[in-house]
Formats: sequence, C-alpha cells, structure tokens
Amino acid sequence: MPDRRHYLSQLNQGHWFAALPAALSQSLLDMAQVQRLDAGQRLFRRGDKPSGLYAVVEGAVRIGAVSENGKEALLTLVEPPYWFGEISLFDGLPRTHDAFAESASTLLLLPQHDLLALLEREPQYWRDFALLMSHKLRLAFLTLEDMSLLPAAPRLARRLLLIAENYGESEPRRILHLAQEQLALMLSLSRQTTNQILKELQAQGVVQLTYGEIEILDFERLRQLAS
Amino acid sequence: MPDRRHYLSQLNQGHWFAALPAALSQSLLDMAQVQRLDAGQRLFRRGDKPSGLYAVVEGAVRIGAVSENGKEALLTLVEPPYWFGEISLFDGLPRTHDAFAESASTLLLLPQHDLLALLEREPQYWRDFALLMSHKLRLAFLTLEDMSLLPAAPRLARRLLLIAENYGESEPRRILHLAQEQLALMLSLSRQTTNQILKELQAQGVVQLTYGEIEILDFERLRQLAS
DNA sequence: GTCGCACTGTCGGCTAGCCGACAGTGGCAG
DNA sequence: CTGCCACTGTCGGCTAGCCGACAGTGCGAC
Repeated sequence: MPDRRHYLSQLNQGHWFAALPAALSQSLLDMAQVQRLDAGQRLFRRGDKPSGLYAVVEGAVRIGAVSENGKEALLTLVEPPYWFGEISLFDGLPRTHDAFAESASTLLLLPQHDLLALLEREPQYWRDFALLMSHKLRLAFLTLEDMSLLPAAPRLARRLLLIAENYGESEPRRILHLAQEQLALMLSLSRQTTNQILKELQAQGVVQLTYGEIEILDFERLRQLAS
Repeated sequence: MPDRRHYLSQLNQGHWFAALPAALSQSLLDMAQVQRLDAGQRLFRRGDKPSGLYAVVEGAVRIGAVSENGKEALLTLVEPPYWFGEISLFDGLPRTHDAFAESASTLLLLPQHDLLALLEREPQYWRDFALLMSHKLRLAFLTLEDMSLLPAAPRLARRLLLIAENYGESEPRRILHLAQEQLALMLSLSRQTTNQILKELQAQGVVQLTYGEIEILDFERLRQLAS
C-alpha cells in the first residue's frame, strides 16, 4: 500500500495542485484521509450533505446523474490526479451529482470541517480553491457551447482531446481506457452513433479501437476534425 | 439620472449582493464606476483581457458566443440585478463569452485592479465572490443535464421558470420581456420549434404571448410541464 | 477450458426537430 | 399616417441521430 509520499508525487502531476503554495499543499496532505472504494461503490449522491473535497489518486470516479425516466447523463469520468466536490465547499449546499467508483479506486478526502477550519485561519487560500471552480466553469461553458453549435462528429473529437489531457489537468495521453458507451453518455449521443463516428475515425487512421479503450494515433488530424 | 443610493436599493434586490457583509457591499459601491451602453453596443468579447466585475442595474446584457460558421449560442440574458464577469477575476484569463447590450443599459463596474487590491487587504472576501461562481456552476450543470435528458418542451418550460426568477437571484416575475428568437437561442432550438411549443402552452392557458414578451399565467402548471 | 457478461459492430425503420419560405402583425420613426 | 423593420405564426420537406434488435468478440471467474 503506497504511503503519503507516493500520493504527493501523484498529486503534483496535476496542474492545480502543483501550483499551490507549498505551505498549503503540505497542510492539505496532512489533513487528507485515504478512502478506498470498490468498483461500483457509491461515494455520494445528488442531494447529499457536503462531506469535503476529494482527489482521485487511483482508479476512476463517474460523476453524473440519472433522470426520473431512467436516462443517464455522465458529466465526466474523473481520473487521477483530479479534484472534485468543491462547489459544496463554498456554498454548503447539497451535492449536484452522483459519484460512483468506476473501478476499484483510492481517493483522498479533505473533510469539510477541517478544510473550513483551515480556511478560517488562512482566508487567502479561498482563492486557490476557487480556481478549481473557475476551471470547471470554463469547461462547462465550453461543453454547453459545443452541445448547441457542433454536430456529433466534431463534438466527439473535441471530447476525446479533452479526455486525453484530463480536461487540462495533465499532459496528454495516447490511450484512453473508456468504453464507447461512457463516451456516448458524456456527449449525449446514442451508443450506436458514437460507435459509427469512432469507426469512421479509425478508417481515417486517427484512432485505434480495441476492447474497452481508444488509442489516439494522430492528434493533429483529430484537432482538425474538432474544427 | 439616478444616484448611487438608487443603485444600492436596486442591487439589494439581488440575493447575492444583499447577503454580503455590510462593510463589503459599502466598499464595492464606493469602488464602482457607472457605465452606460447603447442598444447593441459591445461590452467585451471572447478573448478580451479581464476588466473587472459587472452588475447590470438597468437594461439587459446578452452573454453568448458565435461559432465559426456563424451560428449563435446565447448563454443567458443578464437582467438587473445580476453580476457577471467573475471567472476572469479569479484566474486572470481571457473572457469566455461576448457581451452586448441588448437594450440601452446601465452597468456598474468594479475594476479588476481595484477589486484585487481590496481582496489583497481583505482575503476573507474571496469566498463571497466565489459564491457567484458556485451559483453559476450549479446553473451550468443543471442546463447541461437538461440539454441531454429532456426533450424540447419541458426544457423550454424549465427555462421560462428560471428566467422568471432571474436564475435564482430575485423573486419571480410574471412578465418576461423576451423575443422568441432569444429564447430559442438559449435552448438551442430553432425559432420555429420554440414558437410551436409556446403556442401550445398558450392554448393550454399556461402562458400569454404578446409582441416581444411572454406572460406566465399559471406557474403551477408550468412547473408540472417542466417535469 | 468454458461459461457468462460486458463490450463492440451493424442494420433499418422512425421521428423530433431543422430549415427555407412566406404571410401576417405590432411598434416606432419621421 | 405611412412605411419600415422586427417579430410572430405556420407549412412541408428533409435528415441527423435515436432506438430496438441481434450477431460477434474479448476477458475474467471458476
């Protein structure tokens, strides 16, 4: 089982955490509780009371919501080293989404109470946490805009690029472990349409599809297709 | 021409401003610059450098973006007493959207530099400004979810309710000054589809349509239709 | 090895919503 | 009062993407 030091280097891969003042990142690490989840286990649910701020250090967490008539919207798949749950930190209101472990996962939890106590002592750190929100707000606006302006294919291309760079948090990867169904849910496309577009991309040599994963072969062309 | 005191009472109609500590709202008012815009005039454009935080006190501001192929997405129509422009305050990055005066408008501007200086002196206020972001992030997530899960009619109904209560900032109004085309752009529907749904709502006695405005007759039924 | 399940691949019919077109109609400027 | 422009109302054809169905395939559990 990896120790705290291992988590530190892991977290420092993420742009947000790496840019924090050293005193703050140290405090956070001291305060963090390690939490393990089995595949499929629920972390929290829409409407739950705030519990704190989470970081994924291992595995992946699905953030989404299910409508009354059973349809599911997947907001994002959170992979290391990504932080989430900050909205409720600021406003104290209930969770906006459901969070499930996609696979067996390890999280760090900064408990709401301890974190608020720290911020009480050092209020200048509020801004650092707010940066998490500004980042997500930019992403959300971008997604909204894509949804209304772009047809399916370029939307999918853009999303692949975003996922590859973990939504701006890390350096791009070539291989995405991601079922086509999940991708479809994020784009609000049907699984069939998603598959069709992916096959087309594969035919053009832009991606390579294998079981449960997508490999990006040609970032340049993918960027073009994302117009 | 109304004076500062008039603006104060206007701003206090908004939930966010009204909940600020008195010392802060006084500082903001002292710092604010009044800015007038003619109908159609541009306030800022996507990619512009941060200029500060704005409040609409009179008129209305369109916040949106235009895609390469000319299609427009209207994010929201900002009406008094609503604050906007806070993302760039936190991260210092360029504007995410274009902002145009929909009609002749009066804004208050808290200049970026002065506001940052205040926050340097009183860092505990960062959280108050972050509340603006948390509010918008919740709205953005809600909108994203509606877009992918709901068909046109309930989506329109929900949006009408949101607009009526100025996205949670004020008490609900019955009359919305809003062309159908604008509403269509916000929902990413065509003008024709929007018109069709509105006519249906009118036939059911839920709304009353007149030139350039929509009157909500039956909030209860509208809420039902928003499922 | 083999069973079962999760995931991929593909087809065809269906429909919600788009889009162009055009005829009203309200409001405002001169 | 008149003319113009922005906005509303409506029709019909079109198509992107949905949806059910089903066959094929990789992988992990036992």
